[in-house]
Amino acid sequence: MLDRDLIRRHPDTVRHGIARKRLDVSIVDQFLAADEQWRATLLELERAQAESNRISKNIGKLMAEGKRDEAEAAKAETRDLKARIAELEAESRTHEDALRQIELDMPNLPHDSVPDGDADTIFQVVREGGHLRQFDFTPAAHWDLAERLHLVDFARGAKIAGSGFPVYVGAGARLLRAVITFMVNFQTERGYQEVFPPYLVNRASLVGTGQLPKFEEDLYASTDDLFLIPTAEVPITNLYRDEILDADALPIRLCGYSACFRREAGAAGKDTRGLQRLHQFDKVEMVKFATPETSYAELETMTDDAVAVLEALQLPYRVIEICANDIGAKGSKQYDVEVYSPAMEKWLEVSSCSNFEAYQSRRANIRYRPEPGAKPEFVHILNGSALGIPRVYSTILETFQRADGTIEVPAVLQPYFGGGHLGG
RNA sequence: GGAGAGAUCGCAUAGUGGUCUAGUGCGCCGCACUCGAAAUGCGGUGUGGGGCAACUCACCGUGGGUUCGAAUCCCACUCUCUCCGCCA
Repeated sequence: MLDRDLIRRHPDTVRHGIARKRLDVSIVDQFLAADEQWRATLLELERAQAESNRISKNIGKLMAEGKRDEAEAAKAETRDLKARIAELEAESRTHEDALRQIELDMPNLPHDSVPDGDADTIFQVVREGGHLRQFDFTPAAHWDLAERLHLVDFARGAKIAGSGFPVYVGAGARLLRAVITFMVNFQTERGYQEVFPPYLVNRASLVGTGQLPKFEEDLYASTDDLFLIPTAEVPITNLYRDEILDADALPIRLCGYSACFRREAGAAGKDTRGLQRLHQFDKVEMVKFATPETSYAELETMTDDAVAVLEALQLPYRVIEICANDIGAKGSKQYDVEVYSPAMEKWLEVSSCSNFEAYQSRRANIRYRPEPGAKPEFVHILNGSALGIPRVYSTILETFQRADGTIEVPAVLQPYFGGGHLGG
């Protein structure tokens, strides 16, 4: 959601930003029209309510003075007014709902620092690190390694749940837990407070972070109007929904592990081999609540925090800045962190770090008080993966495989895994 | 799952149909007193919307209803607490 006053006063600024994202700018005019209608109706409604309040208050006074006849006369007077108010209330609500719907669909604007893209350019590489390993044998793909060493049972996962629900077994399960614990501890030591959230959330939470109302078909729904979380971003960000935060507490830096559930509707068949794209997967997520003054600096350090995990694991990576035409609707600025798969010979996204500015905080109503006694302002909210685990996991298998078929466990994971290698 | 109690302006409480545009205490802010502090006194102190000034509307867990008028009465729901049952 954007600031209503910004859209009213500077519609061209909003149109320009939406155009940079290559999204439909006509939503601005839809907003302005709906807003006009709503405000006109509201004005009329409030006039009628003020009149009604005045009369009712007077009736009370007349009753107290014992002037029953005059009171009865006043009651009769309000009959038409009452009907009119009911009418206007309904009308106003209709207009407000329409406005709200448009507002929830309105994308965020890209930050000035975000480069424009074009049909061929959707990102810029801003940083690279590590060395691509040179193999003196042909590296096997992670799904072959996983099967050969009995780390992941894809077939039985498909049997008990469906494709995209891998079962990690034996040393494979142990390695998964090692990676999760390593990542959470790693970020906790870098100043994030750990959160272990619920895996189901209500509708209001998903509206708060922007998954609803637009993307309901991407979510697994449960009974009781609860949904399985597609990312820990949802529960963690919504921890402070409808709250006013203490300015002294900012920035708040949280991280948490969760399983993530995505229907991936429409993505079937594309890059789904092995652990690349799953319906259930594990991820450690970072969420920050910051003042507008510091949010862009926080985005840089958050991205560094994601990168640091790969450095610790000694995996080659690159950081790309997403151009305006490919940033998600919610974000103002976005960096993706990618890791290199030597067997598939391509870069895999393992983190996406975004500053949403006040887009989510307006939806979720999360504010802070800049000064004691000052009016509350919306906080800036950021999030990023630290990291998406299956692609890191698969890259570890591929990158650290040896000619004899075993796999070396990265040094930082060994204390968690309790051993130096897989297989053999 | 069953029975009961509760949800009021940061906290605690009052309020059971008409100056409640919600009282009081604590906390907080300002001022006075003081060398300073404490104590004391006085004043102020919620959120959101529209106008963006005067002003006005809404909000007493949420949503409906009754009424000229609802924090107050009725219905449904949510959450919290107590007890019982069940259970990892």
